[in-house]
Amino acid sequence: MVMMKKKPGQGRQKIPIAKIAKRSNLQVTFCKRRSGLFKKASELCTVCGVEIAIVVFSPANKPFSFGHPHVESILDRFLCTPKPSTDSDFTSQQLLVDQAQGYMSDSGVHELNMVLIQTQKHLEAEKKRGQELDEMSKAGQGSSRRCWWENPIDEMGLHEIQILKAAMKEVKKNVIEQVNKILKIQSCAAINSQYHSSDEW
Amino acid sequence: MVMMKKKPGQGRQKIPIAKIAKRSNLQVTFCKRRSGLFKKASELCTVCGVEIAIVVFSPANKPFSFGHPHVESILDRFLCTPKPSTDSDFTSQQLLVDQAQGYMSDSGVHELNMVLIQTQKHLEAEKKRGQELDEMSKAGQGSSRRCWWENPIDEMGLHEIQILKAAMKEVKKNVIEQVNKILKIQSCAAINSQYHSSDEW
DNA sequence: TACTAGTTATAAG
DNA sequence: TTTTATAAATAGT
Repeated sequence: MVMMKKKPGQGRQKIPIAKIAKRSNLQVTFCKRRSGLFKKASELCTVCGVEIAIVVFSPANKPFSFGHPHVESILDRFLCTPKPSTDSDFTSQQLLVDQAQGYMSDSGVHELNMVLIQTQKHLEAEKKRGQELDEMSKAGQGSSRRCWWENPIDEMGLHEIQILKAAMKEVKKNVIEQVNKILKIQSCAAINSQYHSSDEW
Repeated sequence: MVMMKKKPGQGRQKIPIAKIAKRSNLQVTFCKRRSGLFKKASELCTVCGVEIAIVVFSPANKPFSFGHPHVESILDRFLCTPKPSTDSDFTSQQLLVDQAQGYMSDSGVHELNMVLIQTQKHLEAEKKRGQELDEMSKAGQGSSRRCWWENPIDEMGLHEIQILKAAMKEVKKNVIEQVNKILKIQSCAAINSQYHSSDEW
């Protein structure tokens, strides 16, 4: 049975799976969907008794994470796991293909087109990433481990140096926090003095 | 208004958020919910333009992962990100408390009890983890992914100091990666590319 | 934040 | 795997 037109009442409206333009909408949608995602993860953990870690970088680049029992332990385990034969990896591209197949079997061209657009965006991102990697290795010499930031500091712009300095201060602060934390845990009586940050580096 | 009893037809039934006992059910539920979770993540990625990585260890301990654009890059970034003020971490415990509050406001004691049981399990796990950490500190050696600074500096010999130096270089690299990311975001150059939709998929 | 109504996920079969 | 019918997530207010 075919409906003439859907009356856009005040309930939930279908939205295309494409980047939201309005910043205000994006913010609220991000919050809702992120908490929804974490809840789903939490349920999966308890219902199936499995371990899950999720890391999300918000539109403002702020990190959010979920982990059961702990993000770090799961990431460690995952990063230490030999990948080749045991891991099943899903990229968003692959999922998009799956979605496309779903659309193809029961829908019109509109959604299909959305998927196409998304796929193109992904290709774009991939290409950009590739170029960046190329430039980075070109800037270095020989070994791919050599990157532009290993060049003499005078080749960096002033702006970069300022950012770098601020960032390193931040990292140093965290390092020192870690050191203090560990010292505390070990409660080595001999080492009571804490390390303090200064502007040395 | 109170319903006498819901007739359990053949549609979706409500299930308690507790570990599924039947192995066959657990397997199928895990598959369904895992793909549901990944789909949600995929949508969040495209709708909000964010980066997400998910790691799941199945009931059979097989690793599954989802990542946009790449699991590894996101995990690296996350692990290198200074946590204190910028990170928002959600543990399953916290979410369970939220769920408990939800249950309290509209449900019977059964679900509440489930939440209680889960909470107790978590407490148990926490306790165990605490003990393990204590032993690790005592033994002086933990997992291979422990951070380099988690060693008391006064116990380092020349060799260790050399390693420390190398490690600090590594940290510097990570810092600059962060800087690079920031710069990237700021400049956000558009890239024009051609696509051949017929060949891509 | 809370509500509503149309959408999506999913437990069982 | 595919099909229900119902539960749950969520877009817009």
